Amino acid sequence: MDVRERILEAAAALYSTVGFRGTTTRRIAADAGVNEVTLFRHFGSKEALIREVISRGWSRFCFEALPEQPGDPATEIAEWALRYYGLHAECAAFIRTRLGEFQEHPEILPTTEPPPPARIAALLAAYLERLQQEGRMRPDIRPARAAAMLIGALFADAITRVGVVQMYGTSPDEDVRQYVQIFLRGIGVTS
Amino acid sequence: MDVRERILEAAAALYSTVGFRGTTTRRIAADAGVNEVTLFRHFGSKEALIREVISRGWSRFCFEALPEQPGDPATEIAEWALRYYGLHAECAAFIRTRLGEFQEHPEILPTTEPPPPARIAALLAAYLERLQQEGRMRPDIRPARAAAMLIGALFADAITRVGVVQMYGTSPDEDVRQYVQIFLRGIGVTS
DNA sequence: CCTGTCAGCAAGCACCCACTTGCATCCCCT
DNA sequence: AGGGGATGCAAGTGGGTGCTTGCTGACAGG
Repeated sequence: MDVRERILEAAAALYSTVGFRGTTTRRIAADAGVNEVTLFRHFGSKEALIREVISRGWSRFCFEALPEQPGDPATEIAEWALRYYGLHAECAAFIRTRLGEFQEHPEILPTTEPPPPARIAALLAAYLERLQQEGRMRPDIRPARAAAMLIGALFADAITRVGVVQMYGTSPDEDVRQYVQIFLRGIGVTS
Repeated sequence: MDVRERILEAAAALYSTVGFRGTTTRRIAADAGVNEVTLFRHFGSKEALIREVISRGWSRFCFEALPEQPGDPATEIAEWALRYYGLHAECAAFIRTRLGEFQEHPEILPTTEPPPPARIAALLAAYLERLQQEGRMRPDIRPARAAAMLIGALFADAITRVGVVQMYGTSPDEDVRQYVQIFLRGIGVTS
């Protein structure tokens, strides 16, 4: 593999577990099997390196929208939620450290505005809005709020599951499906 | 105020924003208006100090149970949820850093087992179970799962709101009430 | 065959870190 | 009035940090 790639990968793994301060240039170099100097020759500084690591981390969260024309909400939302959950569970360590450091290093931000989480929520909210316009969802519920709720539940589960196992069931898959089920009944969508 | 208390308070504030590595003994001493040596004389080491800070942080999350005998679930759960939300929003910074570091410093753990989050979820789950036994909640839903969902939604909102404002409404209070409303309808509780 | 690029290696720089020591100072308690 | 415990101050220790410099060899392209 390319040297530059090896460095980025090692740095990403380190960052996810020990954060910015814990990710020392010496450890990155050692983990990547590369001389420490090489790292500076490629990226200039540690901060620039980590900035690229984080930017790459964020870029994984590009998410496809839900169907433009809602068909069967139960399966469409369930599948979307499972994808959302899987992606976030996979990157849970990265998200946790990023969440803990975003106020300390606000200068390292995704170039996109609004940030990925808000954009993903907006996708679901737009879908719900269409559902509502077609009269298939209770009119007294704000789509954005409902979306925030379901996404919040998925997000919290994906991110805390490894740490607080006792709170959850044994099968993330079944849990997610139940969340969606409760959610759909809650917003008055009958399938 | 007591010197020891001033140190603990400064350390807690620092830890919440910059984490373990960022919380240097020099900064703690400066913020507390105390000589750096005093800090070591009181706590022995930085690790011991932070351990106490974290232990105190956790101890705030002792939470009263819901009513033993469910009356009106809508108001009882809503008020409980609002308290849960308020407490977590207040300690959001602490929780975020803790969440990002718990796998790096697992030795610093709350002395209670299971950890506070799981215990709080258990309180809600127990309440739902009673509701279910009385036939006031759908029987095909696992109380623990439902509890995890609502708490997850509240948790994610409380913790990410300051960072991803665009995702949420302007009033946390109304958002929480709507979450509860959707939740209750979703699990088949009619008020 | 020469030249330019890339990487390794050894050494070092200035700085910050947690933590220690020795001594002066204060102030409360008896 | 005196003694003891808590605090401040100055200085320093060893180690880790980001980053730099100068030199080496490998290797590909003209």
